[in-house]
Amino acid sequence: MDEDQNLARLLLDGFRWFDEALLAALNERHDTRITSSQSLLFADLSQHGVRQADLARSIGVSRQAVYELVRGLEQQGLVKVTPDPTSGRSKLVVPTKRGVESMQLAKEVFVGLEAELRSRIGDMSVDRLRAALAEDWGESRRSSDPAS
Amino acid sequence: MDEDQNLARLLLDGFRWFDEALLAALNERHDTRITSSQSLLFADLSQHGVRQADLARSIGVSRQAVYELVRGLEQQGLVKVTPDPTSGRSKLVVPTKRGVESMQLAKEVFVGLEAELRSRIGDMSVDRLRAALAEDWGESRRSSDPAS
DNA sequence: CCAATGTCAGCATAACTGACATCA
DNA sequence: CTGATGTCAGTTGTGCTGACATTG
Repeated sequence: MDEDQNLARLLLDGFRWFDEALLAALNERHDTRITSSQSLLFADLSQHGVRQADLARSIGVSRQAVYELVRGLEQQGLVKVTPDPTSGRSKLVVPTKRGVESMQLAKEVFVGLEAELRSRIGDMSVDRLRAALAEDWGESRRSSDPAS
Repeated sequence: MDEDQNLARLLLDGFRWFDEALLAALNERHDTRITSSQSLLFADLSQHGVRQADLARSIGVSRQAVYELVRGLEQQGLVKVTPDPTSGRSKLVVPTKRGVESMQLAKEVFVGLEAELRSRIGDMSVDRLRAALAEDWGESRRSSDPAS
């Protein structure tokens, strides 16, 4: 269709295709109020617990931003924050039973969406899409981010 | 790299790869303060002028959101808003001379980035990436409704 | 002392809904 | 009258920097 569109726009549209459906399914079928940013966090949770600072690095935002996102998930009873037994200054973000259910649902939705996409544009296109995205693109131009 | 990542996350990372470099180049080399959202708008401008409502539909946000984005671009002297001669209730968003320069720079940056990506992951991968994204994915909603 | 972590306050940005006057 | 458009007000979400106490 839009062959003259720039790649950035195409990539964003692709992301939205997944994101909108995921949030709709999650919030309708599991009666939550997860936002787009929270769902990003969600994908990196583990039943063993993850530190907020690690989550921040993993999704590429500040510790302070993660703090807010976690707070929102906690208020919905999807995660709980517990002290890290191995380090007094850290805390672990652990999904609750309800949180694990949401994570499971999210996984199912992703599988379903990818299957739907395969039926639309073909197995080969999806495989190639994933392959290209999974490669190492390197840094796009940045002068080594001064983050952290 | 992350082959077990879900497609949504991969697509988002790909978008960010382009977006961060574009904004950096634009704002450093043309001394502007364009934000990520504004740059999206930017891609759909035309020297002939475009209605705000059309821009809203084209980038997928509300008219009110576009109104704010345009306002920001106007304050930077990158666009001007003029009455639509063919319709009294509409206005046209037209890039200024300086705006056209930015648009040109943005285009060059995109070309450069895509070329850089080609040198990293190969021509074939980029072609396939673009091909898969340019296809018609259809609507993502309605993933096997659970009865309801 | 130094570095990492979580927390809080303040600020900027983005996008939404609702409402409304104007005009085709 | 109906519907599209731009505008304004209010609200929510997101993420940033700066600052700070706690802890390793």
